[in-house]
Amino acid sequence: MSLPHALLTALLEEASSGLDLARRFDHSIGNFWHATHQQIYRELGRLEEQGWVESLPPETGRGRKRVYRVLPSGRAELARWTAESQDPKPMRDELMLRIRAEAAIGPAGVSDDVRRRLDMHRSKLAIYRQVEARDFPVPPTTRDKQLQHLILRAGIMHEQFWVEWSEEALQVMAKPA
Amino acid sequence: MSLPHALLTALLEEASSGLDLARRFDHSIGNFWHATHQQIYRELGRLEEQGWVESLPPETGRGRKRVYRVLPSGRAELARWTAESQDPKPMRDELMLRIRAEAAIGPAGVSDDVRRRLDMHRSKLAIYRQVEARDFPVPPTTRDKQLQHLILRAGIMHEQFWVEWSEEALQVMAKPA
DNA sequence: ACAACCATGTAAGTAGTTACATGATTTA
DNA sequence: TAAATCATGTAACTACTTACATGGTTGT
Repeated sequence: MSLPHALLTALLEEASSGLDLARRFDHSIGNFWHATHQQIYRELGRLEEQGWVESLPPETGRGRKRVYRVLPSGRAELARWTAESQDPKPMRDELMLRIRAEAAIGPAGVSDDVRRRLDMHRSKLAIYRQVEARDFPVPPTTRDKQLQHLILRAGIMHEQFWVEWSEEALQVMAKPA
Repeated sequence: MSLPHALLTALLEEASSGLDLARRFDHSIGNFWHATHQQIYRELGRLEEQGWVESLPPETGRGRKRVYRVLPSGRAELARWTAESQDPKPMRDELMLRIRAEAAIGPAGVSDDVRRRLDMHRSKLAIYRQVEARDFPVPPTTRDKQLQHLILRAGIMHEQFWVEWSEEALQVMAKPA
């Protein structure tokens, strides 16, 4: 159950409406926790039922902006959840399944897709590096900036890993047909 | 929709019962696609309905072993799916959320968990390297061995990535309290 | 007034998880 | 013959996805 706590964090950083949150989940937060606006609206409703957030303005039906703000009990719940230890989930990647399938049934054109993915990982890596150069030109000194940098570092190293693996894979797969 | 195709591949490699498959999903396949026995039994039923696999023996109720085998149409479906191109899913990791939460609300003991994870990633890396030394002492020459090696390489590089990141993270987080 | 967009929502379906149930076979 | 374990399954639930609906605001 991570999405509610992702939302609490985002709302602590800045009180927002559902659509604002959806937009933030499309870039920064969404780089390591994706969510659609449907999920977000539903979850905001639950957070409000729980008494962890309040929504300020209209109450008057649809189409009007509702800004949510975290209440003290929500902050406490977030602290509780953050301190819980959790095991890392094993890698889960369809591409590995497809390669194993190709090993079983013979050539199926997976290497074309590896090439495509290599390009995608390279672009994302370039973007992350730009962000790093812009936001962290020198090593940050405050705790929260250091932590934000760590998260970005994970993204960078993740993309590097896939770029390296894809290059290795292409060398193997791109043998003379 | 990956699990059915993971099962087709596993059954092509070797005709198996549900429990055999569950056991294989606990080590080799499960390293990149986890599944419980409940999922597997349900999915085997669907594969049989579709006419992609057949189950051989008993038909006589519960508690008896049913061995499944892939039919030609199942093999064709697997080939079709394998050739489909698919985008990589972005990283999704609760730990990043918890670090971001800690940046927002102050120290919550996440670094203890990073240390724990570092140990886990190191052990898994050691295991993968043993498997590599055992199964691929020299670069494989047949296509399917090469592909199997590539999958293992992804696992190794994935664990390396997390080990490196965790070490970096601990250096930052383990500052004097 | 109409189009385009902003904002919130409903409905239906799929995938995965957790807890439990039950029949068959082995072994002490 | 009772306990342990093998093997298959049911039921209920949660998270996520996809498609669509509807009201409000802004610009021409």
